[in-house]
Amino acid sequence: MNLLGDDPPRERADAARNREKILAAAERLYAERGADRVTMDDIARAAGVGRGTLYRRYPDRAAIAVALLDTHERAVQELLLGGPPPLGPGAAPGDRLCAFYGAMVDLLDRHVHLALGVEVGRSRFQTGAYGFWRAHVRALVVAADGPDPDAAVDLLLAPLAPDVFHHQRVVLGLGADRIKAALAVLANAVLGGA
Amino acid sequence: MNLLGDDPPRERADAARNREKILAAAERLYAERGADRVTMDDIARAAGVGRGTLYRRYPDRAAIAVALLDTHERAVQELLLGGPPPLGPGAAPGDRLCAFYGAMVDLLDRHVHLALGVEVGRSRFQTGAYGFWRAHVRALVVAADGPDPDAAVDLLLAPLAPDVFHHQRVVLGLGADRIKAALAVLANAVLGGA
DNA sequence: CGGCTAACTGGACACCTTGTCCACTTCATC
DNA sequence: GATGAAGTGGACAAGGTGTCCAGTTAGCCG
Repeated sequence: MNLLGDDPPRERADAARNREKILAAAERLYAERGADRVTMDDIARAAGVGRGTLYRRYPDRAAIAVALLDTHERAVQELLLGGPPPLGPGAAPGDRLCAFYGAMVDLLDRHVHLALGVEVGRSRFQTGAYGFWRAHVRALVVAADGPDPDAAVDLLLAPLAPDVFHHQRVVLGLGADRIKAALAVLANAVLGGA
Repeated sequence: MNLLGDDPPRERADAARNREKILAAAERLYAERGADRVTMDDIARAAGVGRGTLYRRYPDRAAIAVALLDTHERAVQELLLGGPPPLGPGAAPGDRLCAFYGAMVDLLDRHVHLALGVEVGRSRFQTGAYGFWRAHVRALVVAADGPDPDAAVDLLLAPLAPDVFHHQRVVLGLGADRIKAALAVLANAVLGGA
């Protein structure tokens, strides 16, 4: 969403420097306290910039969290498109969904703070990343000849909602492995033998 | 949560009258605008009471939405416990989960505004209602000999998250029937032949 | 190198919402 | 109808958001 390369006016040096400072400060604050314990003012002060500078680039806290997650999500997205099976192309749909679930649990496990931060303003469905996951899983459902992919895909993505993961992992204290295993059962049940 | 019957000091007449006015006004406002377009002040003014009166009974907006949903949810809960199969006891786990999904979609379809309103303060996992759905679905998983019910149950409940439903129903424009059908496929895949 | 323009910066500002507090009122009981 | 407790309502302070604009700085061009 920010590396499209079609921006003739190059980013100014001071602006780039500040963007780095902002993202670094935000990542630190999000990790230290919870997602909703961080205000725009906190980030601005920690980054050593004014509030106006913050709002120029990021309309709200969610945008900052999205930008931070972007990097990590992109890595997974590339593996989905061109990595080795079963995450990448070449395996059965059920196995690929299973691998996708596993990768997403790993991602969530490392960045729950950020993922929860995305959900402050309005839900995750509007982010570009969700669109990507949606297209991927939809293709898997189609490949497995599952019924009504358009309705099924959001249901299959629902268990990966950050708040669900947070509840299982932190509140209930389940291990990442147990969550992965349970998701694997789900994946195989829906796309495995269908 | 409010009908426990162990309150020796009976509710005073004026308090009861105001509770009615508050709930009526809140339900109307939640329906008119979205869940997050309603402030405590709006409710107080619409109900013709002061802010202090509101906060005496309900610590935040979420509490009001919970109280409103409570009535409707209780009806479903009673059907789950003692109604005719497949919603009530006596049918196969897969069929019961399927019926449960259907009933929940109907509930959400009528009261999305309230369901979304519950999610403002902090997530739905802490409400008593979620505990009930959780216990119910967990029992179904156990009855079907599914693996690791404690991990599976929240995954099976995730597709019923109000924001997921809202996205499917309102944003994507899917019919309730399609959502029910997709959930039925899910239910049968996981608990059907297991 | 010096000036020009547009982008960038930062903090003051006004607005809105929340939640608390307390003097006053109303109810239920005796 | 007097009394005490529960209930009421609005003023208040605190905190966060997003906007705005005067001043600054980077990149470019003559």
